[in-house]
Amino acid sequence: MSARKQERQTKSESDFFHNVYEVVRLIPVGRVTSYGAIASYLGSKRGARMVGWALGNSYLHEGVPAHRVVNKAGVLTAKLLFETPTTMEDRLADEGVEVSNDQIQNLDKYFWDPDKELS
DNA sequence: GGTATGACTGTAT
DNA sequence: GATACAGCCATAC
Repeated sequence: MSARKQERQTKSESDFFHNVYEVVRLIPVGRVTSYGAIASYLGSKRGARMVGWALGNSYLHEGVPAHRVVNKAGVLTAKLLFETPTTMEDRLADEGVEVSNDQIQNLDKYFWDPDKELS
């Protein structure tokens, strides 16, 4: 229906950004998710790059635990964007997530799927 | 308005 | 099994 298109136009500001921040904030402590999971939840399965890109700007938005967002392999791809290369894994470790060599251990155990948790 | 880029993901070779 | 390429969506120049 055209209603959907109209709705999107109304929120054409950057609903994708806002949605990303909202979802990331909802990630429970000690849990992590992937860009693809968020993108899929937002309706763009292939929009994972946008999620990462959006989070790249999230450093301007406080309250957005970007350190809880990693790629599907559980690798801390964004650690280099933090204040220090160890900030990301240090924060995750502090939350109880096992991180080793820039990669989350037992990812399946800590993985948080917004599509399932927020359904 | 077209081109380039990006914290990704999946398929193909 | 690992590497290479393409796809996909949105923003910036």
